[in-house]
Amino acid sequence: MSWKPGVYWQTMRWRHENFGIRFQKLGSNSRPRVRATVFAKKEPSNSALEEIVEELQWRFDLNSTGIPRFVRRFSGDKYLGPAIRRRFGMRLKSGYSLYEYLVITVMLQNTMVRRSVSMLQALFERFGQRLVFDGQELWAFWDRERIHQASEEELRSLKLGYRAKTLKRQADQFLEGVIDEAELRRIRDRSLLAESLDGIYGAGPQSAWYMASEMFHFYDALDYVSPWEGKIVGRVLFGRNASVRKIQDFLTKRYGEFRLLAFSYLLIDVFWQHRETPLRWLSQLVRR
DNA sequence: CGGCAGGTGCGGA
DNA sequence: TCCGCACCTGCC
Repeated sequence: MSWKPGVYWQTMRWRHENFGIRFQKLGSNSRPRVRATVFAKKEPSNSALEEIVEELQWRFDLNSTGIPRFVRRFSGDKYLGPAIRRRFGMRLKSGYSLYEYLVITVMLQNTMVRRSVSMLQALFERFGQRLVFDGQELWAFWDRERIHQASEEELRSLKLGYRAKTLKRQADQFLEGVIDEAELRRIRDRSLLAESLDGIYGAGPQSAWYMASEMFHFYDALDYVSPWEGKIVGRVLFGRNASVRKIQDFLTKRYGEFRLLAFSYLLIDVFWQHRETPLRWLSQLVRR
């Protein structure tokens, strides 16, 4: 994906075909609108187009009332107000499918950003496709079948290490129907969902809870907080280190059904502030 | 060099 | 249920 203020691009692999997607910000904060443009090699049918739009609406959570209610209720809040104003309309999302999200997740595990990037790059060069559209050049994902057919040895030659096995097992689980994204979307109980996601080979508690919020839009999925995130949010809320438990209790009491969203807004907002003007305390907590 | 990395699976207590 | 350990690879 790529991005500049007011515009966002990404690729989309949908039913074995590649598409380019552009989102543009329209309207105002009181009447926000997004325009989506779909780029394709040959003109898609109306029904295909409808499917793609519907899928994007789900992925970016554009139809639910969750974010608007959150924004309305807490824009005057002492802790969240500034974050909500600075990141107006921001949502937790994954522009990619569950399968694609898992690929990224596995490449991020137990290593540093630099290596994750090089592993993903190698995978895209071997299995993906470079799409040129709207002045952008972006990689599109591959179909799970490609990984199923590849040998573990071939994947290891891309320097994935033990992740090669995970990648293959996940592709197989999708093909066997053990992992079914549509079915998972129908689960309305967040603990049940997290349990199912945790059952995916290569996904543990950390990934499961990330997915519950980013992919499935559970804005109360604050059951698991990693230590490094806890340190940062503790600092933002209380000006000092606080236990994960204390942070969870505080956010639950204050923000209820939106506790995870509150947590994420605070965390993401501080990272963007840091990007604009580096914060020394955050640099000390963050690795590269 | 050896330890370690925004994690997870596995085996054993 | 809760620990401790191994895991590919490349960086520090």
